[in-house]
Amino acid sequence: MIQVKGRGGRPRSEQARDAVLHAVDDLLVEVGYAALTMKGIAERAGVGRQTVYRWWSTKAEILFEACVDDAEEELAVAPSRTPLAEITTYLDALVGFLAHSAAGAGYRALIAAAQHDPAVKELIATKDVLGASASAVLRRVDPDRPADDQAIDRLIGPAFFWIMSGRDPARLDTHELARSFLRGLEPEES
Amino acid sequence: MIQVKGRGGRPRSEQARDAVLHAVDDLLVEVGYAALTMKGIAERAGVGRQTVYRWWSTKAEILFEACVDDAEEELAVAPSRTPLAEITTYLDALVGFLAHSAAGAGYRALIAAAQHDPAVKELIATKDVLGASASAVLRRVDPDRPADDQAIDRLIGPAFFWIMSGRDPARLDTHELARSFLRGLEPEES
Amino acid sequence: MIQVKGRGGRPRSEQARDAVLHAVDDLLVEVGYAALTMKGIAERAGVGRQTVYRWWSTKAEILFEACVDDAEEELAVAPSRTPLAEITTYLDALVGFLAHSAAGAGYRALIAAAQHDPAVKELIATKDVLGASASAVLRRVDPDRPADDQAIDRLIGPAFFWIMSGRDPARLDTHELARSFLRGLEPEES
Amino acid sequence: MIQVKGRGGRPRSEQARDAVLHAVDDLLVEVGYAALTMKGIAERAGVGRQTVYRWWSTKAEILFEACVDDAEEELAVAPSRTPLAEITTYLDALVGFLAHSAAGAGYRALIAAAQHDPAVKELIATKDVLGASASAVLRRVDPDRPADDQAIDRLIGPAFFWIMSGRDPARLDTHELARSFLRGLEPEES
DNA sequence: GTTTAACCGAGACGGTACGTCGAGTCTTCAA
DNA sequence: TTGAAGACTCGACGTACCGTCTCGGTTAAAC
Repeated sequence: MIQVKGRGGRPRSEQARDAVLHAVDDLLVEVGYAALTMKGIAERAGVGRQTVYRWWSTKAEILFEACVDDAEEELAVAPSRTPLAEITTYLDALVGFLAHSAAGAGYRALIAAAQHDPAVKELIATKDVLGASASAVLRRVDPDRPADDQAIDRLIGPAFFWIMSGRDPARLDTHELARSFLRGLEPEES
Repeated sequence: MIQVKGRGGRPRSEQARDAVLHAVDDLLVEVGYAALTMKGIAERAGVGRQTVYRWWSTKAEILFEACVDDAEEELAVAPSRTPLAEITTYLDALVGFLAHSAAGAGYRALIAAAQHDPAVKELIATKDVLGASASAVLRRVDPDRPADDQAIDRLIGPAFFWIMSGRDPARLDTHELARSFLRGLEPEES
Repeated sequence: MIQVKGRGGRPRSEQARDAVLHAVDDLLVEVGYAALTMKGIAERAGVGRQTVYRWWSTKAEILFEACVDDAEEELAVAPSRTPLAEITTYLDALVGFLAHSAAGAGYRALIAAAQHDPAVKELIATKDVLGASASAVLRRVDPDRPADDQAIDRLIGPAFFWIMSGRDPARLDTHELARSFLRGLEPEES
Repeated sequence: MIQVKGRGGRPRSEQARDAVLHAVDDLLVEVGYAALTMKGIAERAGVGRQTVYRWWSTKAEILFEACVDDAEEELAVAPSRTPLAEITTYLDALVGFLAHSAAGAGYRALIAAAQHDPAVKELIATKDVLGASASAVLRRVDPDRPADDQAIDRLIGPAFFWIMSGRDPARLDTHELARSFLRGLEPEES
């Protein structure tokens, strides 16, 4: 039992919650993050404005809740036979997520908002969306290597920068990226 | 002479232009990008609101004009003796720019805005701020290698992702990053 | 017995009823009619919101029930020896009621609400609070004269207008008002 | 010249001012004072909400400005030959104003609002709408008699109370009211 | 003594007006 | 023509209260 506070009171409407989350998803692709407003979300969800504010403080919070779960799912790739295939497959999934997925658009919007909003920065720090999936892939590639933030960073960084700076995702050679990454992973020449 | 239109007329006030650009710089660090308003800029610059709109359409345009020149300057590093030192020095400059410089904050804000504003996306596409400096460094490291967008991307990407995702710049090991990058640059093993 | 519907069921709580009526009385003098809300009344009375709505539709109804009985009581003056004293005493009571009594404030608020709310207009028409007391006084002054709405009106009107238009009740000369009223009551000169 | 403040700046739009005042007039009769909202006024007037708030703080202020001038005009009656006719004519005008005129509805709404809003009380104290016209009539009836607030009160009060308490204006015998008033005006019997 | 149902409290629900603020436009004055 | 000033329409902000609803508990009358 989690819901303990108080005794009486009407319980939270799961229907309203879902309506809001879906409204955010829809509106993000339709009008973009800048034009995403609490008012608009409430109206689209067919929900009172107060109801939205009761459960979320900002549009960033709603977006976070709406797209984080989707994100992890989209980034979970099936194991491959070789490390190169493994990394390439992951990078393809990453590029697809960042460039084409609705959840990816939400993630990019959140990263963007975090640049000038400390609250969003804290929010996205609570869940390392990209890092978790990358970490899983790296563990499969080299089970002996310890968890390494910076290796994850070298894996994700180039694709992330490519997409964020607005370049065509189709022009990114993930195979070449994967090869370079794996070579960079090799131990120092003795 | 560009200003030819009409016959007479008061010429554009360079003083007002500088006041606006400096106001944007100051306000960005003081209140952040989100709280940056055209009204606020005009008032801080001691300039009429219309005067701002006459020369720039959005706050992004002003910011672009205000910080791009500074950016290139801050990222121009002196040549080093070894490739590893060259790359490490550049990465340190890059991290310093992105994480601590006013111009870097402006650049991050622009990248952020570009995620949901096609106009800003076009705007920042007109000048490859980071790419230009990185390209110069790469040319010094290996003059024979042709210009390679993706190499630039692998050089900048990890640091960019590290900073953009809000992690502590001091915890980033640029030396290790430089080594991995150079190893990734080596030709395929025969 | 009125409560017949259904078969069993818990009877209405008189305690809750009194708590609401007293809460309205208190809140009226504390925050004024405009700031009087159903929610505030319920909270002040320590009663559920639904409980209030179950028995009264509007704050006007509660106020009516809360202050009408008090009103009649406050306006019932003891008989005097002369008509002039009778009328003057009554007018003093009337001014005191309208200007200084909590019930009077409630009455004024109801009259005010009636100006733009037909429901309140009907409500206050069900009980002629001022008229009843004035009628009693007039009967004592001249038992032969038949009931006369307009005489009551001439008796109450001036004091009513004085208070309602916001003038200082202390500056109203009720003695002079009484004399004028009695002279106006005299039969036409032959 | 009144408009001196500052030097530049776009001047106030008289068109917007008139649109607001007319919108208030219209809405008052259409939806009543309670349902009169700043938002509704702005929309009806085809004017920005900010523009309304720039010039008036409350709906009461707008209403005051919108109907006071009309009020004085409607209450200015032509001189009659006898005092009785003079008073009767005035009372008829007064009843017509209070009961049937749009401006009168506005006046009643303001008086009502003043009962629970000190700001409105101060507002309506700045201009004695009814008193001014009544005073003019009384001067014509008896030029020697000095200005007498209480006489004005006895003249207006009964009609005011009759209308405010919601009784049928057609059932009010203004002729009888006028006779009683004039009798009450006579000097004390020696 | 068990139903049985209306009671009470709490609080979330969909609405809507509030007054403020920033947007971008327009219109004046003075230099 | 340029600048500064400031009013214009528009619309989102977050808050408050509206009246309704839906819960968990309680309590007194009817069987």
